[in-house]
Amino acid sequence: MEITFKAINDPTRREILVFLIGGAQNAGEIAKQFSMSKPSISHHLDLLKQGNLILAEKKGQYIIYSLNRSGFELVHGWFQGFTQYFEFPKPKIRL
Amino acid sequence: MEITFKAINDPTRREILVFLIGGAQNAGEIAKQFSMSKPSISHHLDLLKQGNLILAEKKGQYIIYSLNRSGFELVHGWFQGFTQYFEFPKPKIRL
DNA sequence: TAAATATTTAGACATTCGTTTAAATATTTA
DNA sequence: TAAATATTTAAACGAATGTCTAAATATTTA
Repeated sequence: MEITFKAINDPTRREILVFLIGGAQNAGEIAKQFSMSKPSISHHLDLLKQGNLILAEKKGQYIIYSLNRSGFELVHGWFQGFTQYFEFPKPKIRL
Repeated sequence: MEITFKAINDPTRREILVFLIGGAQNAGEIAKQFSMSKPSISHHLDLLKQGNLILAEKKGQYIIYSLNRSGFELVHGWFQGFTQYFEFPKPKIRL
């Protein structure tokens, strides 16, 4: 919980998540999107992984990153209480 | 956007938000819930207000805090892209 | 096996963050 | 108007965060 919110807190990490909506990518391709060193991006990817927001799969010398449902569900679940408070339509999550 | 995510990032601030689901409260009542100085809580309330997650209304010598829809809608909107990616049911927000 | 490529780990450093105590402001009550 | 109550503002400080460069690890290619 704590680490997931922390992971979402940084703007670069949020941009990485949005970028991955377009599909899985390796670390190098992700890093190309940002004017920031590769080690910095690597660190951000690590935090997103810790927050269960992305998955990492090693494919040869590359590491492919993709969005991970579980972190998003955690946050989504936390927000449900407020969603109800404001009378948004009940979400009825399909798992 | 940035300030709203930042506001949500801290565990004490998230607890304050959850506490306010139970209804509006003045600063003193909120502070009582936490083993932390009043100035700290005051600071957290300020950040939540900046993030449009709570509203502050002065009532005599008290300040009444309550949940603010707009900050939650901002975050909810940001998550919609992922919600769709994971094929959650479409939220159809009622404004 | 040596060189090249992909990515991470380690260490350093400035900035931001959360907390505290003390002081200031605003409102109500005696 | 003076004292009490509610809350914030200010200043200080240690801890956490994000970034960088340099070095290490792993894999592929020549």
